Amino acid sequence: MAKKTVTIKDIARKLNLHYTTISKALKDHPGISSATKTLVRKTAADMDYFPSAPARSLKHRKSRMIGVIVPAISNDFFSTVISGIEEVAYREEYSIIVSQSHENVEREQLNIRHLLSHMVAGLAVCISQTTRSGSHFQRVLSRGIPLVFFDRVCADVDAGKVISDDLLGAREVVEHLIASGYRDIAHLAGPAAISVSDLRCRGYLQSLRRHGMPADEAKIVHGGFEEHDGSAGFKRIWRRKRRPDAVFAVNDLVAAGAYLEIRSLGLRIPEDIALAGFGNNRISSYLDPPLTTVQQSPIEMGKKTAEILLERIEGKDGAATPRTEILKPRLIIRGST
Amino acid sequence: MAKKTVTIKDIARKLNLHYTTISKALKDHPGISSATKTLVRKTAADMDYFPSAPARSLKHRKSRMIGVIVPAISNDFFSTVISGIEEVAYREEYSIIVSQSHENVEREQLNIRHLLSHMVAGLAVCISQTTRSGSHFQRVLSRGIPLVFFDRVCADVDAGKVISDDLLGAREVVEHLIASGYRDIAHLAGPAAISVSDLRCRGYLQSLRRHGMPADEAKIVHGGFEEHDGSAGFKRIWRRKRRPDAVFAVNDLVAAGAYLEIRSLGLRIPEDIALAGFGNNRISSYLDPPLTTVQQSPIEMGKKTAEILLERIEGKDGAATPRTEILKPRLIIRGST
DNA sequence: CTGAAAGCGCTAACAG
DNA sequence: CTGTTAGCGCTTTCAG
Repeated sequence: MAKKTVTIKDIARKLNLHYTTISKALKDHPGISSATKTLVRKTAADMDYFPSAPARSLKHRKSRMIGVIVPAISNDFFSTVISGIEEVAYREEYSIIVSQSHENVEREQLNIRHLLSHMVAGLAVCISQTTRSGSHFQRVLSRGIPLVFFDRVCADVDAGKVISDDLLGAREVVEHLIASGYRDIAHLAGPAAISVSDLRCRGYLQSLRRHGMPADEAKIVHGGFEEHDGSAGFKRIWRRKRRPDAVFAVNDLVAAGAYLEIRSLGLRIPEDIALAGFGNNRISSYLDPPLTTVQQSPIEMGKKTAEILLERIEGKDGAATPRTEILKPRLIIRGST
Repeated sequence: MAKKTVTIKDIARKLNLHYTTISKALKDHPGISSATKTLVRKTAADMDYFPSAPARSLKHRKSRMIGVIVPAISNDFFSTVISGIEEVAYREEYSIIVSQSHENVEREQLNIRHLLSHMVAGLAVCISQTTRSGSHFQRVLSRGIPLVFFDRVCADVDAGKVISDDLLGAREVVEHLIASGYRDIAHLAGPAAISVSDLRCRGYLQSLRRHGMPADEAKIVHGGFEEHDGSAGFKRIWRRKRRPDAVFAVNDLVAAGAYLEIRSLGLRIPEDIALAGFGNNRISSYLDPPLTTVQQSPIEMGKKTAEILLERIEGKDGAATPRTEILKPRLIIRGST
């Protein structure tokens, strides 16, 4: 058993041709009679031949795989981005090899090593929360491997970037809250060191200032991106002397955590406290009232990431300055505000 | 620029040794002085050497990658399973290469070809809804590549299998509904050809029969696995002359779709209609009242899948009959019933 | 138009 | 203990 894989040599033997001729015929090399070309192609198909990717990778010093690193594959947003990347990669006959950093720089660095050892043609990365320096990414670039960040980017690395307009999205939410008459808006912020949460926080502050409202750290609670951060964060906010009349959370999961806490305190939304999130996660439409939030485009983000990456891999962009693509967010107003 | 990757030859040159000596030293081959071993290892680390995966794959005719095929990466359940697979694979120094079938057999077959061309060491697959025959999987096995199905399995293929006890889970839900006094329980079923939905449907029917309740197709509406299937399905059910007092949906997403429809009809849960799902998706706890459902263990499923696969890859199971692992589900009773 | 030779980076069997 | 040789499957350059 364990049927041998068929190689160009097997085809050559069968056809009494040299195996290099087969190689050329299969890739439509000029200087092979079209008669043999068709013959070879037919036989190859009959024998269920497919080329060995490792052999090609070894020869070219580059595989047709693109490496993807995310903090966690099971995260809704990231898995959707990955799906978009796969979609485009598949179309261009690339495969994706996926790894997770678990928000840990050391693991991120190891992932990079593994991916480089596989000779990936390019790298799509969403950095971990603990990533401070971009030196491990510089090393990737200095090896000539194209790199594109998505969602969370490394500011000091000169790579491609695909992000949502988080600043704008946050401003739109907060403008909407202000327009709706809320006057004391708190913010459940994410980690200050992450581009995404930093921008959302800055958008929040900008909008407050623009309307002459006090914009200070007293109204901000920093936490993570998870549900429990929302519950814990809201608890802290509600304990303060001066309670807000609205809360803007860094994402929908955090908002959902706050929602649970608000419910268990017996408060009404939006009468006692308005609530807004970010990301338009599926749960946001199931809260009662449904959550005002900002629509992101994870699929688009994945596709754009792959497209930019493949452009650079195939060298079609003339080694231009790495592109930065900013996806427009869309405010979704629902009952929670 | 584009720094060259360092190979064992580079190390050899630097140390005035033959490159095969380097190879042996690095893999702790007996018959190399421990002095050179340490020297080589140190130099390798200094030069930031890492082995070329394609070269090793070519030599061994087998890579350290495992191929994963799912219907859709962005699906909550699947992405969590993948995360579990990655977790175990990472521990054993394997990488995963992920592709999606989009519920399409042809694409599934193509994915398999691509993965085989990459010389994956093993394959973890959740089959598509349109997969009827398992011949493309037989071809994988006949090449000696270990294969493990998870969640949705191909009955006629003699591969490893990791599934939830869907029959039991469905029975527990329905028993619970009956015990709670519901007497006319409808079922929003999934595709009849898929093992998962078939088993849940059979569990449902078994429980009805066991309690002397009429168990017939009249109470079943077949659909897909998505939210809109739930809305559409519930609409059809509610149009019938005899309306049920409870609905059991094939999964939480379908239940959520039904939930929306129920709400828009102004019905109360569970007074007018009880609702139960399957899977313990995050949304289930946010419905109001929260959804009674069945806890599955996608992470566990992924880990087990990878473990069985790696056992077979490393040949530790003595080529025993492929294992089937059945994960116990757990009933979660909440306000919707 | 087809064949021959070399080499990508690594491993394994065999010599020295 | 270290070196030599050969070859994994494929592409590329150069001969025939």
